[in-house]
Amino acid sequence: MKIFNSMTRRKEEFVPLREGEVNIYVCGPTVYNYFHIGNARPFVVFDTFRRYLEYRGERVNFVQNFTDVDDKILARAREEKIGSLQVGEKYIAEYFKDAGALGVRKATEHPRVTENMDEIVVFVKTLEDKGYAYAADGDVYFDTGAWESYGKLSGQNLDELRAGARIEVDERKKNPLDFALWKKSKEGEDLSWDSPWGKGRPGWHIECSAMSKKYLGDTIDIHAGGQDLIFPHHENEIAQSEAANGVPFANYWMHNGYITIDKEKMSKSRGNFFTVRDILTEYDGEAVRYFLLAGHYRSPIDFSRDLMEQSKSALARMYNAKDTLEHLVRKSGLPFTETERAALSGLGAYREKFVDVMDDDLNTADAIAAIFELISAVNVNVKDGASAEFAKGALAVLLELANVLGLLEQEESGEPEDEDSELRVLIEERRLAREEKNWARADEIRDLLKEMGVVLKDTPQGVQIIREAR
RNA sequence: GGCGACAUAGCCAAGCGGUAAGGCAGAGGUCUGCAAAACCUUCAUCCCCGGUUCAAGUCCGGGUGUCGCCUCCA
Repeated sequence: MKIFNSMTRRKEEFVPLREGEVNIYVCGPTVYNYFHIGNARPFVVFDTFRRYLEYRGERVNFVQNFTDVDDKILARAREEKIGSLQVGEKYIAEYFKDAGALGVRKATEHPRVTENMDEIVVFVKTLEDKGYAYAADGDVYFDTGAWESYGKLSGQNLDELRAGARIEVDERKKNPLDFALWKKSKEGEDLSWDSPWGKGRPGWHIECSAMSKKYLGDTIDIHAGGQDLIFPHHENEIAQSEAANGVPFANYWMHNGYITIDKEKMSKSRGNFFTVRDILTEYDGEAVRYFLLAGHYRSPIDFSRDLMEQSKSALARMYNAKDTLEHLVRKSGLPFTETERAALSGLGAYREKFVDVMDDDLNTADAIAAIFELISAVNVNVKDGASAEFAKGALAVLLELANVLGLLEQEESGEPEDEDSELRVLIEERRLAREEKNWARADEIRDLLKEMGVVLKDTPQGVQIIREAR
């Protein structure tokens, strides 16, 4: 497949270091709060990328870190009057809840900074020993002047960066762009570790270099994250890792585009952000996932209620198709026809399209289109009823493709198993009312059920329960 | 100032030189006791101006506009 490599700014054929195996490192969240819709994008996008690679038969080692030592976490700990470690614990747990709701699978490894301190200290020491870092009063800085290719990912050179820099000049730095590898402990901070430079904690950038090395090796296949991490975070990671290891850090760099709110960048500092936790009170996580995959991952997207409504409706169309097929699988008594057999084998064309477009730099928008085209083709066959065999075959293809995108993974709403459930009793009563052409009573029951969140659809194969779109 | 992205129908969005995918919304129809879902029909010449080409949303140049990075941020 081809992926767009931010380093070369071109689509390139993706060739992993070892055939059949892919090592990916994705920058994870700083766990001081619930994550927002902007954070959610890389989680969903790269989870989808991983699913697709696995669908294509690759073994994927997918590492996503938790930054659980950071200024914001320390500040949060003081606010909440609890330990910094507890802040991290809490929001890591919340991360898994929200990520789960979005259909984001757990990474193969979720390393935490606090659990990899030995590796981080060794990494910093290596840089110091090699002359790429210098200590100053308990802090340790990376010497950007000593690393000639600094700026190669962001396309900036040191002079230009210097000219535009709005960084406060720190007297102890040799160069304004030098960044902290290790920070000396300050008064009131409850997290610190011993090091050759005294008590302190790691800077932000070093963790990813150290954990990527530990879990995936010196050179990895793909390093991914949001576009805003290109500078300085990823630039700094490259400098650290390549200076320390002496080999290329990552062969491919993937960056997702931003999410804006009313065409303005969303950010924690601007305060115009929606946490996923908030959005989930109103919309199903899967609708959020659909929204995030409806466009190409590198394009900027604007988040709004209107677009969530559109996503919700589109997803409902997918679920209607799935539910109808599942209903037919269970209830249809129709024979499997030659026409159906031909139609079924024709569905392979949609799988081919799906694979083609996903191979082209993860074009999920086109992949979704392929699924809708499949659905249309299936619906045409199903509109006057279809055999259980046909439904089963069509359903298999539909789920195969949708599940690669992490969609249609929810179970059929179905009929309640419990014979005595209120729902079942009401449905039976309505069935009898309809037989007697007592439309008033039948509609009354239907309205009642609707209030309970249950929508009924009358089909030749009997009543079908439609899930409520959220 | 340096670096970069984007501009396609009411909305979202794909398209990577060969005559505009898909979804949402809307209109008309079929089916239905009525609905719902589904099906059928309908709904664009791609920001502007030049150029290259037999052929250009698609390549090149110039505009205009929007957004982003250069500072913690996905």
